[in-house]
Amino acid sequence: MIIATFNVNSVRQREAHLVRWLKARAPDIVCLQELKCEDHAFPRSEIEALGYQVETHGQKTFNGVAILSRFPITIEERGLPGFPDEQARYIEAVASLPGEKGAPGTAIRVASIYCPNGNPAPGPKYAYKRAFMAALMGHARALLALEEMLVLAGDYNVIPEPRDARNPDLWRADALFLPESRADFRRLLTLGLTDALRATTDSGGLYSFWDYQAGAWPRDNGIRIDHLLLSPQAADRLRGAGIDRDLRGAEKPSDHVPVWAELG
DNA sequence: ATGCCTGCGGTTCGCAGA
Repeated sequence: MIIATFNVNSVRQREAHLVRWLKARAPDIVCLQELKCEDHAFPRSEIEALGYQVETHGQKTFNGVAILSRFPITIEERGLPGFPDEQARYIEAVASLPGEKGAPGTAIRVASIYCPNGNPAPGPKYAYKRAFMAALMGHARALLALEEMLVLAGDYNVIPEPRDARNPDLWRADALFLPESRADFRRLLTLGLTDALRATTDSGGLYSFWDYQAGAWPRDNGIRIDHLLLSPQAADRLRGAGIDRDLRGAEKPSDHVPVWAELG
């Protein structure tokens, strides 16, 4: 099965891109971020027509997250537990996977996460980013104790390492690359989560975001900030991972592209 | 050193993003 994360930067503006990509990549579960619309405005029927159950946690103008699934899903959380927040940045579901040849089915828990940007740092926005990450770590610890297949996927707004940026020195003072931000992300890994892409390759030059400005895309001035973090039970089934960077070259693209992992 | 670009809301500009 393929599970993917995609920050669409307005699902209404990106509906055609999303449909085209869903048909081409054929992911089983998709985590979306930055819907930038309320639940009633989500292009639900178009996605359902492709065979997906659609669950949204939307908000007017900003933020908004969703989970699309070809398997039946039950929503566990809308909003990050222990972190009261007016901003729609977290949705969590459990998907029921069919068993093979009459064997009992299994389940996978999935969260779609839109971590705060945090700029400018320092300041209240950076404090909010740190608080969100702290709450996420607390919740991740509780979820890992369940010893389930678990995927925490989304836009983490963290560049984990220098090799995850074309020009790391340009990001030294940015909230996405400050040592404290990277430490927050590293603490998630220390809990026992695996960065799916990094489990499959040590290569640099693998980016998931290119700014709209200053010719970032043609210069390949990108950063890797969209991640799928796997519990040990999910990591054991990891068969591959990748980034669909071609979408960035489309007309009117999102500034992010989809990242995916295949679990056996 | 600053803005570049894009989306949104709601009006022709400000805010947010990263």
